[in-house]
Amino acid sequence: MKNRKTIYAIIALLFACILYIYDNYDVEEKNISFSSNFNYLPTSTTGQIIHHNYYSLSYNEKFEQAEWVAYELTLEHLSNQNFKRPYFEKDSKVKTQSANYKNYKNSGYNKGHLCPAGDRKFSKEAFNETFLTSNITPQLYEFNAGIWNRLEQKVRYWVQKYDKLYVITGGVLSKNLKTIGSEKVAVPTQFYKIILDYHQPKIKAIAFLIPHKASEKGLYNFVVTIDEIENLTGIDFFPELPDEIESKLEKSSNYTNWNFRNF
DNA sequence: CTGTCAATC
DNA sequence: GATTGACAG
Repeated sequence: MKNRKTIYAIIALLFACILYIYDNYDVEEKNISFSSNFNYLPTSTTGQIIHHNYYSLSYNEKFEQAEWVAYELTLEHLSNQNFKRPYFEKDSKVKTQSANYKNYKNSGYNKGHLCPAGDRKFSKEAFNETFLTSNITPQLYEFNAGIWNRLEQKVRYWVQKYDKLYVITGGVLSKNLKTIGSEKVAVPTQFYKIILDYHQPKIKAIAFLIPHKASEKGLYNFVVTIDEIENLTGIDFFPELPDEIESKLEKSSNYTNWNFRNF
């Protein structure tokens, strides 16, 4: 009788353990794959993170531009509406004052959007919000209208396939960059873009690092690891992902899960 | 799409 | 400075 009770107790205990493990496994899966309020924002090296209605950024006063701009892009955001381009304004939320657009005048560089206007065409308000000087960086025309534009279009193409993406973009702000204008807006020599597809069961990411010059090369030639961009910028991307997933994601430069079509 | 510039009020 | 339209990759 004693033995039987012991065996029952052990069985009950095992059952409880299995339930416990199963339950936790389930919870973890849910947190990783289905949480709707996943915080995708990178860390800030400057402590000046600004949230607009339709994108966020971390402003770096020394370089007079954002070190990153981050936003969510969904299928519903894509639109064929056309809005008139407004003038660029200073970002009133930047305490240290974002650069005046006149710095770009006759500089030889264009005002390149970090959060593209084309990704915020679902409303006039969202579209206009991208025309803040905290959201631009000096770019060569041939670069901006060329390979960089191709990358932005590729992101819009991927959204149609993958439904919802997190996009993080910036110039690499390193020492001794050339500057333009009286406020000395720095001209990055490379730009990066990181895209996260936060879908179950396979979270995937891809990162691009593109030299600031015209190029006719295929975009896949510029795929790098997120770790490489972190090393260059000192920014920690996706710090809120579970460490195991983050580390695996960020050391990979495998892009076979991303459809490049003809590129 | 990505942008600039000139003309006009 | 605001608006409109032409232009270029």
